[in-house]
Amino acid sequence: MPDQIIASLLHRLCQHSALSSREERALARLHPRFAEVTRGTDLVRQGDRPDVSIFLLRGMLARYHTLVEGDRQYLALHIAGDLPDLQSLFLGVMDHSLVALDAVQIAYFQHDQLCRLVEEEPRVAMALWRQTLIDAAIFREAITNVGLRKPVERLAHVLCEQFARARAAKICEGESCSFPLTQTQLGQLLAMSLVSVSRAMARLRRDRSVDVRDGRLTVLDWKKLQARARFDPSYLHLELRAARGR
Amino acid sequence: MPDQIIASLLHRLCQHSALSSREERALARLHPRFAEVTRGTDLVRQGDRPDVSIFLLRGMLARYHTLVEGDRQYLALHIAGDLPDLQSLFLGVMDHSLVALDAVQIAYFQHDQLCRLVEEEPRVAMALWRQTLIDAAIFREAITNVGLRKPVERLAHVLCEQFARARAAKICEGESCSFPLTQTQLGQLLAMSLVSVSRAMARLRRDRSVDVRDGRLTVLDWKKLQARARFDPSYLHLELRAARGR
DNA sequence: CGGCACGTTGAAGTGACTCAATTCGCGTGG
DNA sequence: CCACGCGAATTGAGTCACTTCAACGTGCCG
Repeated sequence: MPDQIIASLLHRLCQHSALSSREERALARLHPRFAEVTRGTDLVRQGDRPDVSIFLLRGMLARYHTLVEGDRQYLALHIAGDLPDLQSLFLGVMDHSLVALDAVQIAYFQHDQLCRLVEEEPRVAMALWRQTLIDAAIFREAITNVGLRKPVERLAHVLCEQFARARAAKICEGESCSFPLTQTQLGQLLAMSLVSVSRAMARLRRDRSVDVRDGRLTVLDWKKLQARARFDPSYLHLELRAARGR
Repeated sequence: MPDQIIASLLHRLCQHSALSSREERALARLHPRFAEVTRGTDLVRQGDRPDVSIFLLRGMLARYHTLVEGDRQYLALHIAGDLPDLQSLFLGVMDHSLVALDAVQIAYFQHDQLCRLVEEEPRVAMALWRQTLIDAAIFREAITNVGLRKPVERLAHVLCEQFARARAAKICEGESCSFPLTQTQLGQLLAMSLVSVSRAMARLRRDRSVDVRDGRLTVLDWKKLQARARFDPSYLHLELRAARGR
């Protein structure tokens, strides 16, 4: 199992960063711990000081902020291959929480091991760093999404983003991928009410561009969906994967 | 002048990360290029592939997205000591632009020099990485700000954030700091109309919690402002500075 | 003096929100 | 077996906060 985990991580990092066999071996010296958690479980909470970082093997996680009043804002969605709280390696205190959106499988990497790794293997450090930079680019796009786009466009945009990322992660099945969010959660991600989400969704369905049901997202007409969202995937920096680093 | 620049950079990094004299010397081997640019100048544009990263010495910069329709969304503000496009070191293509909000002084660091530096000096790499992670935390808070908070609260929140950061950067004068944004720009930062900004500002002024005029922000009653914004500075990760890294 | 950028204020319009009722599917338990 | 409760989604109706539109004031600069 640990070998499997390391192989997945290596695969992910190699999509954008070139790593030598020396660095592969260094990765293989890590000792991840495997775990499964159920839908709705908080993996880390705002205010925690984790001593591990999570590598998501299967399922979907979300980061979120909670205000004192209890309102929730989802910040990002994470799929297999992501490292959703890698930043906790260098930022002691969690400024947000991490929750499982369905049944997930994860691996824990000890911070002290990661720290040693990045100190000894600069190329690995650069690969992990790059990963967090892509996360940041996605955060930026989220600001624009809630700030500038209208409800239907906004919904279409996240759906585009998720599908594009799922495809890059090779976890699509044909034209569909897992998407376990309820409309309430979607509302808290997109800063719109449940009712608006429902109507926007109906609109996209009626246009026959996309369908979301039973926890799956199915793209009916990618061109149409992309046009509706004005989705430009460059911020996902997937081209790095093709180019294999700089 | 270059020495001055390196000293500033070192100072900033040392606020959250411990660096030895060896690493100091490595930093000193960099050859920054100095430049001044006027208000409104774009330093980098969406789509560019910069081969330098910017260190902001004086003044204020902003990152922004532009949609095809031309609408603009400001993503982040940057003050002296920030490295507003450090991510371009590892993400080839810029997914956003960078503009000067007033007359600014900057230093350019060549990517190839930075690359060599982070490859040879892991502690420096970690310090720079941490810097980008703090930026990401600020992006996350921006999502919540536009997504969840009401206009007055939202405005109060950015003002709190900017003042707190200015104070940490030691560029306050008493209870005031530079804040050169027009209300139109504030609107594009906060995803609200110019009119709403004006009214929200009037409200805060009337409450005697803060005043913004002539490009300066003056805090009249920090407690009141902070309460209004429900501002919790932990996401700025300033405590790292006190603790000097992990 | 005129033009322009910026900010303020009033008034009108509207899009998204809240509230509410209904349906559907699912699991539990009488 | 069916009744019931619950979570989720849909749909209609009314309200309201923020937007847009517009007029005006102010300060600055050519």
